Amino acid sequence: MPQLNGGGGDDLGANDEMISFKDEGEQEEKISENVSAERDLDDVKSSLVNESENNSSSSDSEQAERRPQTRPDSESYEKTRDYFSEALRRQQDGGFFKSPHYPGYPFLMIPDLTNPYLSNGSLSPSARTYLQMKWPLLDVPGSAGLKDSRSPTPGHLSNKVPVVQHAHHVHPLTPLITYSNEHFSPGTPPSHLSPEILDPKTGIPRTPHPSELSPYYPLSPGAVGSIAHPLGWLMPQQGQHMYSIPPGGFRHPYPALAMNASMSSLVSSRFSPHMVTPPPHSLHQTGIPHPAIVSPAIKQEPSGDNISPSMHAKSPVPPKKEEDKKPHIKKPLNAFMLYMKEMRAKVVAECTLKESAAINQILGRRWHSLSREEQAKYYELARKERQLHSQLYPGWSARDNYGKRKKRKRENKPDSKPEDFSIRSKKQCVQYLPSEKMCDSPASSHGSMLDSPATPSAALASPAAPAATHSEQAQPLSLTTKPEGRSHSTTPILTRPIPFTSLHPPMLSPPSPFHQAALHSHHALFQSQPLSLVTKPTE
DNA sequence: AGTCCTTTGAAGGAG
DNA sequence: CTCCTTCAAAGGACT
Repeated sequence: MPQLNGGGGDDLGANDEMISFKDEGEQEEKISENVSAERDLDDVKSSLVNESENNSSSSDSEQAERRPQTRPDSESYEKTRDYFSEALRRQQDGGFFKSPHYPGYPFLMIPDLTNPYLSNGSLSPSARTYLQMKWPLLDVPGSAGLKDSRSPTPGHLSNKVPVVQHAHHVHPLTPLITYSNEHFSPGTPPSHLSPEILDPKTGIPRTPHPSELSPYYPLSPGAVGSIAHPLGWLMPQQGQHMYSIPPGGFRHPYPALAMNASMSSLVSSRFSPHMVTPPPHSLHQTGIPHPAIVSPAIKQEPSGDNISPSMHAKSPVPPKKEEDKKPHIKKPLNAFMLYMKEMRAKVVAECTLKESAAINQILGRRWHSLSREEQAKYYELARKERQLHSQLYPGWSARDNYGKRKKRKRENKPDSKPEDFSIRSKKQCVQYLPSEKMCDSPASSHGSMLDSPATPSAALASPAAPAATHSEQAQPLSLTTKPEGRSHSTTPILTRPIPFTSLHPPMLSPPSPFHQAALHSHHALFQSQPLSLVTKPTE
């Protein structure tokens, strides 16, 4: 189970997870990539919008302007959102993902205090928030936004931040949001940035061992506990994700758990304060409560909703008794899921579409458009997620959740043929993304990874491997022509490139000669793959 | 109310 | 080892 660090550090052993796409040196490419990505989005959006909202193809801006019309009742919100969206766009285009420095990532990861494994299963979009070393321009009154009994009315921050959250409860700026001035004024480095951290158990400041400092989870439990939820303002709709933080800072809920700083910070980031007083039912076998443990009751909890922190304070725990059943421990989120959580809001904000299926398609394409390092960021996060998860639930198996979810309709796969697809409800994937449309975007008529000219795959081709890139572009990647949804029977073989990490595990360092060599073989491997979309015979 | 849709990735069982 | 299946998130759409 826990394939804990075999020595390579805290890796969970998932070294097979890196999709290499582009050479990171090419900033121009990136820029154009972004542009193309936007274009892709536009394309998709247009098609999607056309389909779902009968909006003639229009540019983003146009749509953005129209949005208010779409939702006249939330004009101010829209404006605000647009404003921030724009800000976000600028930030991102301006370098959010373009830091010249790769090692260690140019971001500061601010794990949020919400519970990623909560009933609604959300790893708060902000859970993995990367902040530029330079504090973002926007300072969000975090604590104020925290809808907990102690927090002041969020009203005063409505001017700055859309208190009215998106459908997905994620603010477009989520990834850029910083702590409130109150707690982290740009001029006053957040406590968590201080090399001195509080001992999770004693609360006594200590100097962490260098090796304990995770670039991704810089927050020490103590430090985290001493601050208000940085993203609380956007959490309200996250419902159970919003919790007030004990004034005294929140103690590490897993004293018995041996973790390195990175781990502990991760943990702390995932356990809401209310978990400090763990519900009996969610106690892990080790006596450790974990948010991932979701009692059926909680799970049913209407996501969303407005379970105020105060409510949590009252009954931080769901009905314990009722659920003798085995608590539902959710799977750790994978890289893409993490990415989705983070980017969904942005996509939603940029697109009038709200349907997750459509959004996810866009996200899927964007995912492929991400540069290597960008993806690495998420892979690393996911790896840590798994690592933490495995440590928390040594005996847990993904299999445990089988059948706990609604039945996968895939069941009828056997009888479902491509034809069924046409029979199905109008709401088919086709509707979301017409094949043509789908392919002209990131997939650029060849596959998701082939995207636009500035596609990652193109960029992937390091100067040393241009040809390889070309070949890769010819690959049928994630060709979204699956007639029947995700039917595996028609799943294209080799829909994705072989994880780069499978070639070079770490994948968190700049492309080295080795990387390039690996890329070469990688691409060569690809080249050897069938170029045509191969589907498995549907039995 | 429950499912489907859609995406990628991880995990584990089956062959 | 490969293939297949399930689940993870999300929320509108559908049954």
